[in-house]
Amino acid sequence: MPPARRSRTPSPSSSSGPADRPALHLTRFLPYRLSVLANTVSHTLAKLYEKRFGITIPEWRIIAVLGSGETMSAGEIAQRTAMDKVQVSRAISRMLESALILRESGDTDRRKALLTLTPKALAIYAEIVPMALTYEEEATDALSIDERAQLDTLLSKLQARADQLATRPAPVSAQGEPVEE
Amino acid sequence: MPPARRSRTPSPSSSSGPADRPALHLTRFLPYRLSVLANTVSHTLAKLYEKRFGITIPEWRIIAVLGSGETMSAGEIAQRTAMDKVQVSRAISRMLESALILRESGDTDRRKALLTLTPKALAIYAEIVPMALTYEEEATDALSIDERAQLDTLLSKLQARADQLATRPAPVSAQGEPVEE
DNA sequence: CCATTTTAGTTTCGTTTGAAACTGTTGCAA
DNA sequence: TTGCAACAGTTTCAAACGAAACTAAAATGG
Repeated sequence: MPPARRSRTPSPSSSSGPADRPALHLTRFLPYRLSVLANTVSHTLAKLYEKRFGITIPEWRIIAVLGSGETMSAGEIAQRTAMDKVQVSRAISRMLESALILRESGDTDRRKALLTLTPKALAIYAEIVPMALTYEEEATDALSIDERAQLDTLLSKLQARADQLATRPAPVSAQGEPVEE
Repeated sequence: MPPARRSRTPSPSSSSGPADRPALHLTRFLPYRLSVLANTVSHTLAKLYEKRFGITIPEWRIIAVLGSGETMSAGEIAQRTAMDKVQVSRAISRMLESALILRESGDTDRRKALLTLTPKALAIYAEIVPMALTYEEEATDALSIDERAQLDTLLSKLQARADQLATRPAPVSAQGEPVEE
């Protein structure tokens, strides 16, 4: 079926009569599509990780960055996993309880705790990585080589732009008085 | 810089020595990238909607599907917005309180309530749609026409595949005993 | 040095979430 | 009809979340 291009650029300068309102179809709205897709994927993986290993997505991410055997601080984990420090802190305390992670105070700076995976967690890593890569492979197996490269490029560009838009002070369009009743 | 292709297909049949473990870099892992991107975008839009109109993303979605003036039931809204019925129910009760939506019991089936936007919500719709489209335009303004078409195609293919993978009974790879310590 | 600010990480508090249980309604079938 | 399954939507409950407050340690600097 044809792509059904919707009318964009709602001619903001011309007077907006009641009939020429721009329409928006949620199913073609990029933020919606991204949200639904990411949700579907995350939910599937979360169930997989939970059923097989009893871990959550935040815990999986921590295992993923520490899986090579590296040691790092909670702050560094937060950076590398794009989680905030509260999320990381909570995930770490869960992992301490389930003996997935080891924490020892740093010598030079006692604020930073050095975190390392336990052998138990490394065993999970060894098993979960192929599983994760298999899922990724299956999710993209309908894509050609070219399309995979395009996807990579597009995600990078979109993320870069989204980061810009996220941090600017004055957001979208003029913001006047709140909506009149 | 070069794309730094990671090694996939970890030769599952050969014995996995300690050194030839497959590596996984979170920043190149598709589910992670999708999650972070969707999060960035949603968070930005959520702040925008909240600041300007005092509504949440679920409320925005409901406004989006009812914005043309249509009337539909909660269940139908749930389908069209990809939200579950609990989320929809809660969003609707918020919107009833803030007089954004009108609910009347159906005549033929008193289980289904017919929902319509109030003029107040329609006013928000008229203002929020251009804002949303502007954001979308800005998010993609670094993409060529070709790339936008690619994005459309890729998202559709990925969503279709993700839906398949989400609903199958036996997930990824053989699942044996829990991880040995 | 001592006082102040910054940094690392945790805790708290109120809100949001999702799954499951529940209520009320309709359709179906003996 | 009555009894039961299916359906629409709400409520409940426990877990997860985010922002802000907090604790402790290090860096700054007068």
